Amino acid sequence: MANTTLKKIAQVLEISISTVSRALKNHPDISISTKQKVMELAQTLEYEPNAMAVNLRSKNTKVFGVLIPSITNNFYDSFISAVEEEAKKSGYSLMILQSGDNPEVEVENLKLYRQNRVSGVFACLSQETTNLIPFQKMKEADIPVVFFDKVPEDDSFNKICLADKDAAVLAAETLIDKGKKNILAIFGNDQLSITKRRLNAFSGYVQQFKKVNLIIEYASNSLQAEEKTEHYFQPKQKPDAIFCMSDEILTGVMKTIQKMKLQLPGDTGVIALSDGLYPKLYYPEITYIETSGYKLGKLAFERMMECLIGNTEPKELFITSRFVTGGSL
Amino acid sequence: MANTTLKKIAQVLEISISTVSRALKNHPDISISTKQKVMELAQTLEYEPNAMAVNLRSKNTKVFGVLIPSITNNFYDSFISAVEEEAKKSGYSLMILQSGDNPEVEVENLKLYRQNRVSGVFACLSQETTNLIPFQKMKEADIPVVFFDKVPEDDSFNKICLADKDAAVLAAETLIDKGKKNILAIFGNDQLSITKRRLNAFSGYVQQFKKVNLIIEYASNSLQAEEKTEHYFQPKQKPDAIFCMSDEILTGVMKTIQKMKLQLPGDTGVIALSDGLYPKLYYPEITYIETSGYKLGKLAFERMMECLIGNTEPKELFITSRFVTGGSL
DNA sequence: CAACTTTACGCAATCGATTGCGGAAATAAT
DNA sequence: ATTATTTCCGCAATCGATTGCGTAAAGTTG
Repeated sequence: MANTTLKKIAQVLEISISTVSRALKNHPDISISTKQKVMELAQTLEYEPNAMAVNLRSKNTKVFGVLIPSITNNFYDSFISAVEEEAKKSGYSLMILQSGDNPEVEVENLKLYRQNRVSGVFACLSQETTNLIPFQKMKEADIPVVFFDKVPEDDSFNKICLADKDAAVLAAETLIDKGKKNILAIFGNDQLSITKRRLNAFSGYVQQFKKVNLIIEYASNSLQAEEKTEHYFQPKQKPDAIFCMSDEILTGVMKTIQKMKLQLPGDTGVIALSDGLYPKLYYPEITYIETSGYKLGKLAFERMMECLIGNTEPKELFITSRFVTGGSL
Repeated sequence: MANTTLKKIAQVLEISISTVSRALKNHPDISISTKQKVMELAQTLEYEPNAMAVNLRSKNTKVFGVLIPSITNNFYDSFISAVEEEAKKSGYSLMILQSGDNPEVEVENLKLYRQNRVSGVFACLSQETTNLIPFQKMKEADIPVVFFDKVPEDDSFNKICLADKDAAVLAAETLIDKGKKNILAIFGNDQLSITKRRLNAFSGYVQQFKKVNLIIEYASNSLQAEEKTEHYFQPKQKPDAIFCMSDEILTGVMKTIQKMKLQLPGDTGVIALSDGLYPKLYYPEITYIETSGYKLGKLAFERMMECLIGNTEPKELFITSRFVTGGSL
């Protein structure tokens, strides 16, 4: 069965296409009897309006682009999940494209978004992105861009971020309050601004306390975190707490903790900044400061809708952190 | 800057729209000088063809629908990731919609796919889906449907599945070969056909060995798996191996193992059917039979492309399992 | 009954890109 | 010089849905 169109319905009923269109939209100009006939036939022929035709005419695709480094990442998934939920409510769908952390692919994807005339783009930058002009051009083409998580420094963009500083300080505060004196803090790739923000906030707070010994390390993946942790847990000197900047770090740290058969919270303590999935996998569950992709998504969506009604002047918004108690401290 | 169209270019150069269109497509009918002028202007005006107009005319959207219960699931992510990679190569994009395991939402989503005239749909059924007519109708509307993972029983559909039986038997074999005599096997929701298949294959194999004691349990989520495991690890009787039907079960089991401070592989052994992400989080890493969403995606995509060139007669394909050695056995 | 209003529908343009066909102008062949 | 070919380009229809405007027929009013 080929696709049903207004034309087909019109031909069968021997009326005009416009009448069919109006009948289906319950337009007052159309008589009740005609409406009934049209709706009935539309039902049996399983008419579904052709979205492309509708969008072409209305110049509104009802599609948002979501540009992320990779979809196989719990944090982005939560984000997408939140955005999809909201989008559905407003009749939007998502066009999700992965950059694979490759700036060239990123540009290709933006091109696709333009060709598809998406109503807006949610973008999380790849680690290597330096050239923001392609994003600038989206805005010039009247396609609002809302950055999230990995956002550009530039103030001319809309940005939705985790309250990194607050979260890091909250973690530091917690450790100090618990009386930790020998803290191993592991951060991610030190080139990333997210690392810098978290690092500065965390170490800034801890260093106020002269009696606390703070070891700072970097690990750009889980395996490195594993190794660094092992390195600092030698007989002579055992940190009494480990701070993990991210889920990736956390999983590495925890592997070493299991390997060395360290008991939490007896032998050492662990606290992390996390989306919340991984901390729940361990026993005891890890105490963490929630950096929620889900909440980020909700807020980003709100901002996007604001942009669509004209409030496009750039804003930087933050989602606040939440302290979640596990048993690892 | 409003969007550039062929019309705009045509007006500026004072030539016809058709000429512009042909020039951009390097049509032999157009003179080189005209082509140059057109291409140049298109470049500066940043012309991007309107996908909706193109698709409307060509009746080909170059979009695949991906219908899954939830995007926040590592298995589906791997699947999507694979499909997206392949799709991109062929110029397709994805329209991903979540059903939330709700059949009504599923139907809504199918409607959206029809309205958008997607070229095909990859579908993983929700747990509650019983009515397959909406899917049947997609096929009647010439939209091929390739089911994956949670597939209908019905033979009239295209299905790409994990080789559940092989995988379960492989796990069973491994346990027997290792000389395990007291096996706790935890399965998911016993209403699901995937559970039945894995259960039958696993227990069928193990029960050949009279001397082996097999305990079968069901857990429909991670927490239940945690509790069931704890229940069976009492002083009097400790299983010497645990089989986990899925990642969800595995994470529950591992939590109890950590809680009870059981050492792997000394105190007991663990083997799982898994996508591979979670097994790597633990130390020792868990031995598992790989049920790869990624491979599933690649195969599903292949099948979809087959359908698009006309080979739509239903097929059921399987991806083979791979044994991955960890240190948990 | 004439004038006016309402009812119910169709015509045609539009969104943007593509393409078969026809044709003017330039070039080649006879 | 006349006919035959190329070369190069435009007209107009098409994809499917929407909508302003026009209008015939029916109904209403004085």
